Order: sequence, then structure tokens, then C-alpha cells
Amino acid sequence: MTLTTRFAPSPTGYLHVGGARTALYSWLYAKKNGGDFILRIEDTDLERSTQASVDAIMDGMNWLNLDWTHGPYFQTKRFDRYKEVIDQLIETGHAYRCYCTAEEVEAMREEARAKGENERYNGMWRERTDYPADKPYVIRFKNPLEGDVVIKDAVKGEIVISNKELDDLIIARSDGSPTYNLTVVVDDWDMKVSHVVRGDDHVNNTPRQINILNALGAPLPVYAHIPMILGDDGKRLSKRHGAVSVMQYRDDGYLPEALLNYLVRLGWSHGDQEIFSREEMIELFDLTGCNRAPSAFNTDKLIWVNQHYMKTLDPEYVASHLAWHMEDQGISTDNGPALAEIVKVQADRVKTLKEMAQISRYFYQDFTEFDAAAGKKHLRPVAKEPLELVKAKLSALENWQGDAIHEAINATAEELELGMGKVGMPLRVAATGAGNSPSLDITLALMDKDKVLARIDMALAFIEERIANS
RNA sequence: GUCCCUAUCGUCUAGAGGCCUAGGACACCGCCCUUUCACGGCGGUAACAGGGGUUCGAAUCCCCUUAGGGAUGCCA
Repeated sequence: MTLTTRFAPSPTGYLHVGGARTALYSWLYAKKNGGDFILRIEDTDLERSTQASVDAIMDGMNWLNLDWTHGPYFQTKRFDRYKEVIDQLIETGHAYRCYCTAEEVEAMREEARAKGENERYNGMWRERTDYPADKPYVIRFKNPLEGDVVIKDAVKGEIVISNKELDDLIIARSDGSPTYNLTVVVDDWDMKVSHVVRGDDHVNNTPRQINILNALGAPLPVYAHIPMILGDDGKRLSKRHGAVSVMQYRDDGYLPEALLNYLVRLGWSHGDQEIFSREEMIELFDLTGCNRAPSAFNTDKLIWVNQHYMKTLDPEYVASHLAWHMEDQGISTDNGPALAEIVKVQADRVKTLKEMAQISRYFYQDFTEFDAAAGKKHLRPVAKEPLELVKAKLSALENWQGDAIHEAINATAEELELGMGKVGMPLRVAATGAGNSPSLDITLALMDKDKVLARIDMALAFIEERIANS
């Protein structure tokens, strides 16, 4: 039998990092075992589900390149099937109508709480058949009264919950629509899901689902509940923590490989290994290696992973992602060096692609003024002579290449008996407009010679102006 | 309130009774490299929540406490 996992988000918001990690683990486990991975949209809550959220979730999955073999399935398209199962449950005596009002249920809860018991519905309609006419009712599942439910969780171990803690949950609302605990059970059964990998906020639902599965005579899947992800501050992840949406990480300049690698290591490990290629993750991942405690998201480490991938992945590939950021920042790259060259020289000086785009602007666009601090510090009257000399040497160059440029700068410093910094820094500010850049010879070689010479003239004019104003 | 889960450096984690005077990574701090910013190299600070057991021996097993998280919805 094929091993099957699924990712089943409800479309009530974007794909956040917690969901993404759950999806990743499910996906990994299926891939590892040559199984199927299903994407199912749990949209039975008509009030809160939106198409925009469905799109956002798919965008996130696509950006992370987590592909599914089946789906997306939508629960709203399967209402007939759920109705069928609910009727079956009623016929077999596993479910019944409940005419309680909200007030009555609330009273039961308070009563239970007053007695120091778990708040639960008391089952007052379990055996009644004196149904009032024209009154709204819900369908409740007849949960076993005695015994324990044992969950053999692949990551948490054995969890035992007494049926006494469980009440008869609602499986169909008064408008007839099915609820989560029913739909998830039916779907996992129908879709032959063999391994349910989900957040551990669902452990409490699991015994109820197992009871329904048993009532249906359906096989039990293997459950694997993975802990939640906490924010930087150790508190539950929320919008307050900033970038929790997967797509926000794209916008902020992270590579999908970096997010995936960071996420796979958050709550799972393979010895001391930190870096995992997609293939390695698939090969090495295992549910039993998952941690049982929640973990806090740490952006600093994500940044480190991101830089690692910017430096080591194929520059052409990284460039394809950089192109997105260039466009996002309105920088046309039609005229200038190939983006892969930018990646090669900038990768180890930035944390994100967004930053890479920002600091590479001068390769593609002219600037009208120098960075204030850098200009003030390096474009001073003393810089006039070295700039003029280096300009002369550069303009005399026939082959505009790194080593020749390097020679020209060296020669200038030697001739004027100056340190490299006295020549290099003014030239750097002149050519790039700012105080930092990759190594000068490489930077200049990536730019047009004429453009460099023109910018040196601009710097010279800037210095002249300062002299005139002093 | 009740039930469930969890607990190793600031963070992610290694550790499945002796290999642990607790290892790695990120961050942080020094030093080196250096024409800028970085990268890199070397070194350092830093943890088994507390208390009881079990055992010749416990970070590892058991119990209690404490702390965090989750559930307790006609949300998923």
C-alpha cells in the first residue's frame, strides 16, 4: 500500500512558517518513502474561508517548491459525502440529534466546572427520541462512555486519554453542514491517508477522531504531532512578530532553500549537521527524530543559512531570485553586468537578496549625489591629486580588466607615495557613490570604463566645489 | 477549573545509564587577515528548571513541584 501524507490547512490566512514546516515534514516523509502527498483545503468554515487565502497558501507552497501529488481537494465540494457518513452514523446508532440551546450547553459547562470536572456536554439527548417539531438541532457523535483512547504518536509516543474526558461532539451544525472533526476523519479515510502529520494543537482532537474512525470501522492512520513554533520572544507566533508569512520571507530577500533548511532544522536534527540539500532532507528526515518540545523561531540563524545559500548555490540560480528583487525595487538590469556576476561579488557581504539588490544599484543606475558621510570623508581636497592621476592611468588602459585596473591603482599609490586607502577610498566613492563595495578592481571591471571615468569627473567636480566653498 | 503535552548554553540542537570535567550551530566577545563593507581563520563566555527517589553510577529511568504550551467552539 502506498504511504500517503497530507497537508490540510484551512484557508483563513496566509501560509505561515508553522504551517510551512508542517507541510515540509509531511512532504518530506512522503517523498522519502516514495509515497503520495495530498493538499487538501479545509474550508468548511464558510464564514472565515476566503479564495484569497487559498491563493496565498498555494503561492507559499509553490515558492517553497513543495509539490503535491493529489489535490487540491476542497471540503466544500464533498458535502454530499459527509452527509452520507453522518446518516450512516445515525443509522448505526453512533450519532443522534441534539436540540439543546446554547444557553443549556453553557449551563452544563458551568455546572461541570463548579464540580471541578472538565467542561463538557452531558449527553442529555443521547437516548431521547421525543424530537420537537420545527426546532433547530445539531448532530452529535455518540462518544464511548468508558475506557481509554490510546494514541500511538510517532513523535510524542503513547498518549492515553480517558473517554470520560470527552463529550459528544457536534459533527453537523444546525444548518446541516459538517464540522472539522467529522470531515477530517472522512477525508483521511477516503483519501487513504496513512500518516497524519500535523501540529500538536491537534492532539486533543485525535481521540475523538479515533473514536469516530472506530465507529465507522475505518483503519487508523499513524499520527505524528509536531510541536508548535514560537516567536523570537518565545511566545506563540503571531502577526506581532513581524514576518510570519512565508511570502513575507520572499519579500524580505530569503531564498526558499534557506527557509526550508532553517525550518527542517527547527524541531528536527540529524546529529550536528546544519546544512541539508533538498535531496539530503528527503533521505535523512524521519518522524522519530522530531523534537517533542516547541521551538522558537530565530531570525539570526535564518540569516546565516540564507547567506550560506547565496554563497554556495549556483550564481545563475541565485540571480534568478535576485532578478525578482531588482524588479521589485524598480532597478532595470538591461544595461550593466550579468546578475550572476553581482551574486558572485556581493553574496558574502549581504544578508539577504533584498539587501543585495539595494547595494548593487550603482551597477545599473547613475546617481546624482554621493553618500553624504562617504563623500564628506573621502572626497576631500587631498583626494584631488590621486583621483586625477588614477583617472589618467585608467583611461589609458586598453584592456579593461581586473588585474590591469589593480595595477593602475597600485601604481598611483606608489607614485604619490600614498597608502592604498588614500587612493582606493576616493576612487570607490567616486565610482559607486558609497563608502563600501566589493573589491575595487572587480567592481570597476564590472562597470563600463566610460562610466567610471565620468563618475571620477563627477567626484572631481564635487571636490572643486568644496574647495570653492571653503 | 479540568485534561493533554513539554522542559540541555540567549536561540536551534547532540545526548536514548557509564564515551559528558555535557558536543555542534547561530548570536555575542576577543585576536588574525584586510584599500572599504564583508567573507574567512583561530580562540572565548555561556546550559542539563528545582526537589526527591531507583542505581555501583543519571542530562538520560520514576515521582512531586515549578514554568511554558495546547485543548476545553454549531473554528480548523
